[in-house]
Amino acid sequence: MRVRLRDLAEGLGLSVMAVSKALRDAPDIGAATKARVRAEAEKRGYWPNESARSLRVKQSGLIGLVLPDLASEEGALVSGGLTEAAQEAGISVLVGIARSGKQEAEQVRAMMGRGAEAIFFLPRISTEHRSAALEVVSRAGLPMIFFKRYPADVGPGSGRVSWVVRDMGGAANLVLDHLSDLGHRRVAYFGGHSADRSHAEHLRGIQEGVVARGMGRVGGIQMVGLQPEEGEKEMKKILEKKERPTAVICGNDAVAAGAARAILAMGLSIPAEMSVTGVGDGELSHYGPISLTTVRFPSLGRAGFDLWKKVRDEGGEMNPLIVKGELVVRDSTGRLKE
Amino acid sequence: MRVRLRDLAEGLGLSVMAVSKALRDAPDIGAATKARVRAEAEKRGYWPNESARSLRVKQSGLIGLVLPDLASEEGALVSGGLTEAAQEAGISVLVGIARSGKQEAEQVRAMMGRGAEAIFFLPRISTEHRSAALEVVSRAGLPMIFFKRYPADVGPGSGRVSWVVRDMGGAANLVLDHLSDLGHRRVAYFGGHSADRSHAEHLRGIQEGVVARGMGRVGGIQMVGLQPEEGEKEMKKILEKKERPTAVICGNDAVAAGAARAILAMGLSIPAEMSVTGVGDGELSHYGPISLTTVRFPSLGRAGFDLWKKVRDEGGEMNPLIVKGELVVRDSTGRLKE
DNA sequence: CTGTTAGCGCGTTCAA
DNA sequence: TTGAACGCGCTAACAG
Repeated sequence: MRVRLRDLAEGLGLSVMAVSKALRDAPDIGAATKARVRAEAEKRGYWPNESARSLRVKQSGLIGLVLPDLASEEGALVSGGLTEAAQEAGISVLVGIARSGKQEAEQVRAMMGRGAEAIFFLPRISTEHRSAALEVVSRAGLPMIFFKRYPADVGPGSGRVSWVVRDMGGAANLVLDHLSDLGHRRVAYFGGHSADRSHAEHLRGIQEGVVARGMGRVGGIQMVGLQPEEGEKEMKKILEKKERPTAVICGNDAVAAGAARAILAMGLSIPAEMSVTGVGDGELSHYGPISLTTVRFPSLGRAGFDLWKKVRDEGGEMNPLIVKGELVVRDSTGRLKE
Repeated sequence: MRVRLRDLAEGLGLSVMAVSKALRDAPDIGAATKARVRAEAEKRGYWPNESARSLRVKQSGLIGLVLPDLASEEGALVSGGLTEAAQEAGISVLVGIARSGKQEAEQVRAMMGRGAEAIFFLPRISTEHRSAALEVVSRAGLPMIFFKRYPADVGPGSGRVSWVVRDMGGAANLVLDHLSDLGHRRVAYFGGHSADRSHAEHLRGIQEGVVARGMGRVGGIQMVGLQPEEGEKEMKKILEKKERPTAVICGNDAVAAGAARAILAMGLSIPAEMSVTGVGDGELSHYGPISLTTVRFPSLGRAGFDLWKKVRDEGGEMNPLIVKGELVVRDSTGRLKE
């Protein structure tokens, strides 16, 4: 069924080697021969067997991506950019979904078995201090790039281990500057679980930023899932209290959408009576309950791929990357109505 | 760096074959030997080279998934379920993103090169009558499973080509029954482009269903992208007309979210003055401008994988699958205020 | 129960 | 400019 180099060679009365070289455009094959070989390959529908090839050249042109969920916006933030960047470089991507440390290790092992040259990893949110996947990969000496979060047991400058995270401290400042300019003084904070370093960083940025700007106290709540439902629930609680904030800063768009829904359901108007901000610039920030002021980040996936590709081609070490975001102002923030 | 069977064998004073068999739990190796081999493999961090293995056994345990976009909800509908189902069966998934017919063919070729045993394909919306990807794959005799849409040039019962689509005609009836029960008579329709068969089917279901139920005329608009922006724009136009519908049936949740935003922005209330329905049950249907009545479908990805797996293991032909949806009633539909 | 032989499809090396 | 021998890591088939 499948045509091999040998089949082409026999059909053409050439050696396997000549055909192989012709197809790879080697310098030591005549133009006429090359043309003949090409035509035959095209005609018979030949395509090379990459398993055999990578067995020989010890490069698979394959990378692995492990994430907790493909359907989530978080996963999309990484997978789309990574896959596109890889394709452009002629590299194929294996995906694996892992919802536990055990599955993470299993997926990574399967990918290594298939010859993955690097593992890209968006870990699930977890309070575990060591990652079985990391252990498996680093033991094999493969490069590993973490997205968004990374476990406690990666040393700084491990060389073959790196990460691409968002500058959430910077995001906090962008939002605080904006709200402060609009005259807000009392803000509430709905953030992610502190086991996620980037959210811990976000919280720190908010706390320090609020103090630095002489804004009022912050009521802070840390959520594990960062789902809209949680934002909605917590917002309701806050709205029942007598002293309300004038703005709610959220750790992602989903929570912001949930909070916005609760505010609107209460009959309050946004932003005249309450401002809301998110992080992410995803679909929910455009078409949620209200068009959200948020912080947009470029694709982490592409950045991570470039990081690795450069080192693969040119050598050197992979330096961790902290990607900066930019403020996107939409309808959910404004000056308080007098 | 990487440990081979041979390294284990030398370390243990066994033959390569004995080690290979032991690790595969072959019946003709002693329990004691197996234990020794396992321990050594574990200790030295052995994992098999799948390239070499698949070269030999002529099965790669690899499938390919090509889709227009990983970030979209549509892609997620397929990729998550497919990947999870594959993993459970010990099969790895290659993903490729393709935004043109040329890229589709390229991706498919790359996957075949890596030994993909089947190609799963979510085609982009296109009016082309033939698919280069389909041609490449069927020429190679590989199984190909289309999701949601399939090109005009797949013959019925091609055996090695199949598809998993949503029963959009049924979805139309579910929604119409619901709206009809609520007393709606004048409905508008915002659907997908008719080049997408499932949306053509949806439109047909709506048109016939409206007639069958003695409901009023339908103002229908077909959109290519089915993006929220389009729903919002079209809804605004409709709201400017003197004779308004009392309900808007949308081809997906995104358009419904856009339409809902336009309605609310106009100061109308949902559902007291206008009902809206979507299809999809995605994030936007929960946390869009309003919680949407929609039609939920089970994961097409998983269904498609099972379709292929059964045939791979047991032989036979792959029959196309039409997956039924179920109505999910939320806050966007109701009786008209008198 | 364990080992030997052979070869999957390709590319590196070196000779013609 | 072309080709022959060899081996990548693994396993099917067969001996011992």
